[in-house]
Amino acid sequence: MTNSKFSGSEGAAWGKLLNVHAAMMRRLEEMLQKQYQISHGEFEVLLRLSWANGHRMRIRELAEASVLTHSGMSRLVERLVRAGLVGRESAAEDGRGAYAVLTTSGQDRLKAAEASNISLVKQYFLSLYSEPELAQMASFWERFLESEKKLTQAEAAKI
Amino acid sequence: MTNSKFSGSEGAAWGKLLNVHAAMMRRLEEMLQKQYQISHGEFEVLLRLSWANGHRMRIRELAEASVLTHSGMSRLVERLVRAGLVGRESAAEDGRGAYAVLTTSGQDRLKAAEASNISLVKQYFLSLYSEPELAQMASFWERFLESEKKLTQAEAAKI
DNA sequence: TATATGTGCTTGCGCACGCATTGTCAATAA
DNA sequence: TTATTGACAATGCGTGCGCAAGCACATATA
Repeated sequence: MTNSKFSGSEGAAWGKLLNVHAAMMRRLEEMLQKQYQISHGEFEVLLRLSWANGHRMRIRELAEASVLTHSGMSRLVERLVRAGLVGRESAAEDGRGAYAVLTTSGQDRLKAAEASNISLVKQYFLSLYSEPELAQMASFWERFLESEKKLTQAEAAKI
Repeated sequence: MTNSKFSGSEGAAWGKLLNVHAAMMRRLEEMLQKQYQISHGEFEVLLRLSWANGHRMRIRELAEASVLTHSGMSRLVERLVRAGLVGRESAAEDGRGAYAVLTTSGQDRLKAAEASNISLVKQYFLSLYSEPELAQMASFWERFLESEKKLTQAEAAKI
């Protein structure tokens, strides 16, 4: 059983990570909302669509790749459709399914928002660190995500 | 002007940070909700109160220390009051103000939840890293938070 | 003191979310 | 073929949030 107290570095490594995340998300969300009238969640969906084959993904795929449930994603896509950034197409190969497809307007909006996003992250976060430091950070995260993946798989197998 | 593309380490250092945060928060929130019937936000408020002098803080202080607005914090405290974890006292020195005060029941619940929280963070995250690595992470975050503090102050001065 | 302005908290409203349910269709088995 | 089971997306409902407005009180100004 792990002790129920953090050591000094432990508390800082975890606690301050929360603060860093909160501060950056505040800045990003404010910028995306003010300049591009989209939330960070909507931005991420547009981004994923832009990466996808044919700029299209199923609602289910989008939901699984995000924090949202199916219903949340269904409504998020609906908002993007209303905003003209995404089109909805029912799936030819599966009558139940629906695709979200990036529109030209969506591509344009995303392109601009993505540039601002990257620029903001660089300006406030990345610029504070050297290239080797960033590589080390990345390797820290990679270690966690690998471990997390194994644990999730083990849990799934149990059920 | 910073380039509108991430270098390899840059994209990973930032993008995977988001994934790490999301994965940990999912685990923490699930545990807190299932075992202690509180959200992570509520947990943080209880924690802050336990640190505070006399186990009491003003609603405004709590809001400023968190992600929430005043109105959001007003309602969060209301929920904690209904759950019996926190009491509400109007401020003697300022007729407008109100204190949230940790109750005995709140202290007990917090104590248990905090132990579980720490244990979970250690188990899934901290245990993956050596003490020097954690110290380095902490120093990375410290660097960001210092920079962020200065920038926020500069912005505030401008307005 | 009297008036104007500011501050702390609460509340009405609208929005986004999750959960549970429903309708539609696909895949499998009898 | 027909029935069963499961999967995908949409929707009713409840909840938590931010914004803006309101109320009560404090502070500054004349």
